[in-house]
This record gives sequence, structure tokens and C-alpha cells, in this order.
Amino acid sequence: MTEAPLVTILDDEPEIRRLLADTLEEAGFRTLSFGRATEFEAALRRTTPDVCLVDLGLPDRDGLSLVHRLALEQGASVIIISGRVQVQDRVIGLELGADDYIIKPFDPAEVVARVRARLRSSRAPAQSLRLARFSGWEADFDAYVLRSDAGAEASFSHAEGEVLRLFLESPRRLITRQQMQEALGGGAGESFDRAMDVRISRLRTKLGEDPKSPRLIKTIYGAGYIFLGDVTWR
Amino acid sequence: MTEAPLVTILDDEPEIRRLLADTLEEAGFRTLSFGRATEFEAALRRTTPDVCLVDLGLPDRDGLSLVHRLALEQGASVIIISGRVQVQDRVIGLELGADDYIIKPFDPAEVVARVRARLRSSRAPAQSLRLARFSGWEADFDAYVLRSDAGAEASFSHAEGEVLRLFLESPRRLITRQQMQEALGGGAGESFDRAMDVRISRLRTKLGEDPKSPRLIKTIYGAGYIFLGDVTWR
DNA sequence: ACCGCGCTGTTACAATTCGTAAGATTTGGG
DNA sequence: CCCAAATCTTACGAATTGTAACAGCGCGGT
Repeated sequence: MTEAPLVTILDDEPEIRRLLADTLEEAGFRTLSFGRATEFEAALRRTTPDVCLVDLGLPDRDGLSLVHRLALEQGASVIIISGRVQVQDRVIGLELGADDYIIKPFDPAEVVARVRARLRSSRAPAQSLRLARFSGWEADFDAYVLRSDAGAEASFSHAEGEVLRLFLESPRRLITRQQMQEALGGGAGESFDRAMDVRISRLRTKLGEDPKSPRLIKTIYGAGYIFLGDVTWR
Repeated sequence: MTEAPLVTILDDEPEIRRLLADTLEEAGFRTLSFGRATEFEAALRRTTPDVCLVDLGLPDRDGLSLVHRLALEQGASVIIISGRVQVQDRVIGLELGADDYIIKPFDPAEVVARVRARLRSSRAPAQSLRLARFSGWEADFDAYVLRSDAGAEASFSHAEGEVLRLFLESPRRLITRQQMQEALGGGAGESFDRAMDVRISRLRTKLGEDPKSPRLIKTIYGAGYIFLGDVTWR
């Protein structure tokens, strides 16, 4: 876990191998490159890669069966990189066990992004990226806690969190009561109105808003609310 | 798990929704379609899809932040379907947590194949799930023992293990009371409710949770529980 | 068989969450 | 300035959840 993830590259064109290896290593991965399937298979007996990039159309072996075996036995993520552009090829590749299918010519940045996506889904989610910073506050949606730079701390309930999240996802933008009602699951136009008010009221209290002139959650009479604040998600 | 996987479709164009829904249902999936993000979010409060197809460029919400949240919170696989063809868009979408990125116009057969690929990888590895590491703890399902990095050690019972395993198999994902009840074999809506609470309470105690603000097992009032923690199975 | 112990569900009661009701306050139009 | 509608706040209570205490059960040791 402390070590960089290992990505193997299997492609018969040396330039492509080098391009992929350079890009991936620059992105912080360890790489191993192979030009022929037999070499690759030999290496598999010694190490277990996290992600395998496999080019179809290899000279010495049918790439598809290799993919199939890899996916089944090794449990590694397999990404096919292929010059075949037919939808049918992609479908077959994916059904055979590939996790992704990239068409040549590819953009190295996209390959890196797709490799990362594979790693994310196979390993445990990297981090709890559920923190939002805004206007001297930090909202922690894991712990359900609000922390101010001044040191104040207040926990918020799930219902309050729904409202807060709605605001933090669309700051400086009008959120109509209707939208809020739909997003918060208030059934069809009932007296859920008041419930929403109350949630917001409680949230304001926890944010230490001055009832006379709220600075963060602003009411737009007859329309809805606007959340003011520069939000950064982490 | 005996039930067909649930795939949600979020796209503002009705024809696309229908096309996707038809194709996926023909392929044996259950589907739910939405035209607006708020509707979708409301539905998320009640069900937990296995795969989410999300169109960017929605009218009522920034699609990317939605993807971000989905990926992190719901634990579902997210596939972006977008008309934006720039590599940069794809990279951003993937880095934000999407598991795949399909460009419009798409071929329905490929979408099905990619959905299947997501399901394959998200499915719990059916191997020897005996040891799990998470947040400074190690759960040993052979010895029925919990060990903390700090050196604490507590044994857990079979019933407690069932709950713990359920959590560890779906971390960071809402587990409804109903789901839990089904998984744990509690007969239909009896007073088994309380038994579940008690199991969880006992588990919390062994994990050294602070009753006031548990860090690992979160209660979602009126819905269920979420287990927070980066889990790695061995 | 008897005893003791740990596991687990049940019960009862405490604590929490969250919507509703109701009255106070604010807003914007005339 | 007046009024009706919209919104805020507070108090309350129903529903949900937490947990301590108790009881039944199974099992191993004596």
C-alpha cells in the first residue's frame, strides 16, 4: 500500500510502450513493459500487477484469450488498448473480462485517468473526500461535524446535512424552494414547506448566523435561498 | 443479490432515456430513469443503485458535483455519458470519481458491456474473505477476533460478525434497515428491529466507539447505517 | 445430570431526530 | 402606513434509535 501501484504494459510497438511507460511513471506509477505475450506471462509468475494494459493484435498470441485468463485468474484490472475501432470489438473485449477499452490513437492523459479509475474501484476508496471548506468553516460529512476556524464545533444531523450539502454543491446560486423540496424528498406540495424552514433555521443557528442579517444563507423572498461563500471540496 | 442489478439513468433527453432503459432492461437489468438531478437525488434516498449512468450538462445542477458525491457517498459505480468530446473533459470526469466515460453518440451494446464490466468489478471478490483491515483495526473472521493497531483485542460473536461483515463488504454505502434485516435473516418486520440495534450497539462498544459521535458506524435516522472506513480484504 | 458461562433476543425506558403547529416577524405591494 | 403573504422561530410530540437489564438457550466441564 505504501508502494506505488504497478502497471504492466503489453504492446508490440516499442514507441507506444515507451510513451505509455513514461507517462505513467511521471504520474507516479511503477511500470513493466513487454513486447510479447510470452514474456509477459513469464513475468506474471513473479509479480502481480495492479493494472494491466494490453494491446490486442499481438504477434505471438491471441490477445483476447490472454485478457480472459488475466481477468479470471489474476484478479487484476485489465484495460485493453486496441486499434480496432468496431463497437463489436469493444463489446467482445469487455464481455471477456476487460475492465476498460481504449481506442488507438489514445491521449496519454486519458490513459492515466482511466488507470486511476481502475485503481480506485479495486482498492479501498483512497480518502474521505467529503470535506468542504467555506468562509471560515469546515464541514465534515463523514463525522457530521462543523468546525469553525475560531474553534467552534457543532454536529449536524443527517437532515441538516442534506440541506447544507445542497448549498455547498451550488454556492452563489439561487436554489428555489421547489428544487430543495424535490431534492430533500419532501412529498408532493404538502406542508413540508415549514419543515424546510426549520431545517434551515437550525442550520443557521449552528453556523452562528445573525438572524437579522444572515451572511451565508440568504433568503430570497418569494423565490428561495442563496448560499454565499467560496466553497472548496477536498 | 438474487435480484437483477439496478441501473439508474439520468439524462434530460427523453429519447435517450428510453433508448438506454429499453436496451438495459432487455439485457436483464432493472432501470430507473430521471430527467432532472433533483428527482434523481430524491430517489437516491430510497434506493441504492448498482450502477449510475449520468449525463453531464443537466439543466438544474452541475453534473460533475453530482458525480463526485455519488462516487464517494453511495459507493455505486458511476458512468458518465456525455456529448463533450474533449480529452480534458474525460480526464476531469474520471478524476472526479467516475468509473467510466462514454461519449455520445454511443452504441447501446457498448453501454451494456460497460455496465456489465462495472458490475463485475464491484462485486465482492468471492474469495477467501477472512481478514479485513480498516481504520486501525483488523477483523479476523476465522478467529472471530478484532485487533486494533493500538494493541486492543476483542473477540466478537457470530451474530456480531454478520453485521460487521455486511458493513465491511459495503463500506461508505448506506445499508438500509431492510437490507440488513434481509441479510441477517430477521423474519419479516417483527420486533427484530431491536435485536439489530442491539447487535450494532454491541459492535460499537467493541470498536471503542464514542456513543455520542460514533466515527465508524453512522446512523442515518429513518434510513439505516453507513460504515465509514477504508476497508481492505485479504 | 448439574452448573456455569457466553451468546442472543426481548423488554423497557432513555435519548435523539425531525416534522408540525402556532404565533411572531419580515417583506413587498399598494 | 397597512395588509396579506412569506418566512422565522420556538415548543411540542410522534417516531426512531440506543442501551441496560433480563431471560432463554446451547454447550462444555465436572
